[in-house]
Amino acid sequence: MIISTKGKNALKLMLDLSLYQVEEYVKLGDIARREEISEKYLEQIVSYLQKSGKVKSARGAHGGYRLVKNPEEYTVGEIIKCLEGDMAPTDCVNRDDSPCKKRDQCFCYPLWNKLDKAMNEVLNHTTLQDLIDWKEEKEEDYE
Amino acid sequence: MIISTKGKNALKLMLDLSLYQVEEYVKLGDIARREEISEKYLEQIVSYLQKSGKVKSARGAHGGYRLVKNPEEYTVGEIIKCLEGDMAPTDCVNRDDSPCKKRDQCFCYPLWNKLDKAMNEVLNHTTLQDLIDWKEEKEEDYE
DNA sequence: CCCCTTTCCTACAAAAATAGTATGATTTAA
DNA sequence: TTAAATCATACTATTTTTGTAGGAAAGGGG
Repeated sequence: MIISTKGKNALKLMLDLSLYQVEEYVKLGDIARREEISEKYLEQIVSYLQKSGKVKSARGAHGGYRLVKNPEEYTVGEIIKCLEGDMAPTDCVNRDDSPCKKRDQCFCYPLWNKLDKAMNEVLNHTTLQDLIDWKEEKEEDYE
Repeated sequence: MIISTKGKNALKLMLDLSLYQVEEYVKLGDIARREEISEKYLEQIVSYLQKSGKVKSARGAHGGYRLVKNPEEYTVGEIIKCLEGDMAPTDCVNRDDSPCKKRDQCFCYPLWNKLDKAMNEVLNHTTLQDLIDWKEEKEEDYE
């Protein structure tokens, strides 16, 4: 399992906001109940999303969280990486600033690079809206 | 970093065998020195590879390890997964025997499935020989 | 038969990452 | 003023990772 609960819960949280925000802010307690995640744990997770500007909040009574953009404008990659770090196969990938000194002699580096690209091809080209659409398409199949 | 040192070292070990085995068995001590890995740690790693039949051993003086097949017959996926487990994005993927009960209601499952397929597309279609060939091609570029 | 080399086996342990809990301060609407 | 909510930080238990340690077993050469 390469995606931890933090990443998975962040994605669930963003999906929940996509589905349940209409006009008003959504309380964390409601998300916690619907998604069956500890509210205290969600507080920790949402703070990362907030600090990177992916959600905005309102404090006090009737407060909660909202998406800043539309669901089709968030990639699942940016959400998961916000919690998981850069998700590179190894620490020698994605280091254009300070590349590994043995990189050019390394038999494995091209592999890690390909793997990284393959993962990002999925993560950076799938949006929250895609996840919602895929589910709807599947439900149509049953009708 | 989703590939641990165990997986990386297993791959280095198999690559080292590919490059240095001619007729005789290769000692772990030599591999440890060339690849700069603790010999004791390598012992642990090679035992997994041996138990799954990827290498064969000879004990005693002049003993060591050899590949069972040719380098082009090993995928990097089977080597890494031998040490890392199945490398699925989440534990709900690759459970055809006992699938998650919420799978059909899950917004995320299709994503994890796509990610898994994308990773395996690379891991299961790259062989040890490919890694060696890629390096040689790169070296030709400098000539 | 004895010694040296090498694999084989298993237990232990330090360090880091993961998955949360706990406590309470702060802000806001009613 | 009070209740509802976010915000901040510290703590902790568990698991995973990354090895180390010690010795048993096997085989080759003298």
